[in-house]
Amino acid sequence: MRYSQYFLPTSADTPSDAVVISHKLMLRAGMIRKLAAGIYTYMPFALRTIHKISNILREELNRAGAIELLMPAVQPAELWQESGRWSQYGPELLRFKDRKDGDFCFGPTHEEVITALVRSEIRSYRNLPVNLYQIQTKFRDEIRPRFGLMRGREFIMKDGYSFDADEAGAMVTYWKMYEAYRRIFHRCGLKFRPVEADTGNIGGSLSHEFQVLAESGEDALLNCGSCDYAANVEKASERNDAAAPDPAGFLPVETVDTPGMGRIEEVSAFLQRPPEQFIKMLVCLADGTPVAVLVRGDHELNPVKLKGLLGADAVEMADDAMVLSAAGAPAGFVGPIGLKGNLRLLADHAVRGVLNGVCGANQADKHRIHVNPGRDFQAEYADLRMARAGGRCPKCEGGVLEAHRGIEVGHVFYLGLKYSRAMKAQFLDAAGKENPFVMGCYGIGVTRTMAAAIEQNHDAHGVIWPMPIAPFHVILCPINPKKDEEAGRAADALYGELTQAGVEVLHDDRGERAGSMFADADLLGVPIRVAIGARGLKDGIVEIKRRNEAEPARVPLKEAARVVQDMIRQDLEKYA
RNA sequence: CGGGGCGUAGCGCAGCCUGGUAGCGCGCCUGCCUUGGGCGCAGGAAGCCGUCGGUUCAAAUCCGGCCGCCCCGACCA
Repeated sequence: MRYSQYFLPTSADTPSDAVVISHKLMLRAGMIRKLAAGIYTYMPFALRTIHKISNILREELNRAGAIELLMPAVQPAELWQESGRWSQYGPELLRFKDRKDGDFCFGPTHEEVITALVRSEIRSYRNLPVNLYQIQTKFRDEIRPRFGLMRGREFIMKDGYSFDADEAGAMVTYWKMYEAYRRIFHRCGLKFRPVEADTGNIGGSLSHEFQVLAESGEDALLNCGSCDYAANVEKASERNDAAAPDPAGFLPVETVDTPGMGRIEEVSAFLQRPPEQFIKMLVCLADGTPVAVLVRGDHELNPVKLKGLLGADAVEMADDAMVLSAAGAPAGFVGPIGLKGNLRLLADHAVRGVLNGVCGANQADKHRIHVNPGRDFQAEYADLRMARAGGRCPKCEGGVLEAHRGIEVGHVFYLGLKYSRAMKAQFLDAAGKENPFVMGCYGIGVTRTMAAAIEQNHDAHGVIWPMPIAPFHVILCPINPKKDEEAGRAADALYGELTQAGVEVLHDDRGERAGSMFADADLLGVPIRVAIGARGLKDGIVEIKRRNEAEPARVPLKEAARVVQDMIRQDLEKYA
């Protein structure tokens, strides 16, 4: 591609409303332009990367036995009413009416459409499993779109859905997709990590997110330094083996005055006892019903775990008035001893290990000391706390958890029967009996992957594309070609030669000064830059520089095409 | 949806408090000059000051409504 014939407007300065680096660089590099909040035009340069990512997706998914189709973006409300999500989904679902006043939405996801399709087409176990995917524009009316393509409203997504005859088959499919995802992100040239994820409102037990590792990532991850355990903090656990202490050490409970001290730090300082010795009681509302939850004083409740345990749609902290009415004591002084009978009491595993602990006394300005779980109260124990870096790995002996940040670019999800049951999508098994399909769903944010690639691969000057998803392999920079005809001729010849060989070349024939050209080359992040100028040509030399290296290689002009092709091949093989 | 902020030339911003001729840098156009890391000089085009209304002799500036956008929070495959 000749730059002078292309549509690639770059800019030296950053629009003020961009916060994250991928957004800034994509604007400066002429990759995207905003049309409305969270809605962007993908400019030609960006579209090339979108196509490259899409093609890697197709190759790997097809290899794994999935089949591409394309469903409508606009969906009728009836389907969503069948699954129950028309009322559940909330304002994030963009709804509208057609001219006949019928309700429709712009699809944020396609479980309903695909389930209806498979329901009407597949009757027999003989035709299972099927695994279908599409690459399509989605719309989610995000509460707060931000960070450019990282959290847009309109975005391109690969979404896939599998249908199996039984759970065992669905598991096979699930892990096949998991492996395909590993290959996909590896082939994109990204540093990533699959992590265990919360299954959210869908329930079920099996879900993994594929996280591109980047400091700017919105998701906090924990992984074991010794084994392959890795999870989103929402899901992550620490080892839960706190043993109940020996009752021989139990001291009698006492009530002490703690005037005005409702916070752990205050009471801890006042009583000279460390927060680990505290039993913190929180009152939460699970779909409106109060429950009491105990965590150790130095721990945090993980609301996602609580929500999952209770099977609730929403969990929130009770306000002070609710605490008072549910527990009978002011917030800050509630405790597990002598609770109102009907209040359910849950506790994190770590609470079991507290010996002679401190907790609220269920009356204002008083705490109890020498409180011992088991002797002084009974609770339902579960994993309810936030895991932390430095915590012990739940999976291996001796491993310690480390913290990272990531950008969620893919998600594989075991759905089970949720949609097939709700929508009566059934097949006949070998015994002639009707069964609901066992489903899985698998998403990859294509445009988000592009943004994540930039978040992970950039420097002060611009993007540094991994070769497999770079919009071009090479950028050709003839120095002063209008004056120096030899440079111009050599560049044109090399351009022709490389293009013939199938190399994707951006030929910067704009006649810009060297400084501007190099600055743009760095900004655009094309992996290989070839500079052709009088300085080298007098010795028959051109300079070939990788974007991620500081020094160029000086290569005879005659060999330039071959050297460039070798470099590209090397890079691509690394990610094959 | 709660809190905060911003809308002035394509982009980044000043001007607003204290009402009276709309300005700077970048970019763009012309010419000369220069040419290996965003050259220099000279000339030029370009703005219904988001929008509607109010106050005033006079509004970018003061007041109110609306719209849009951004940031923080809650939410989210």
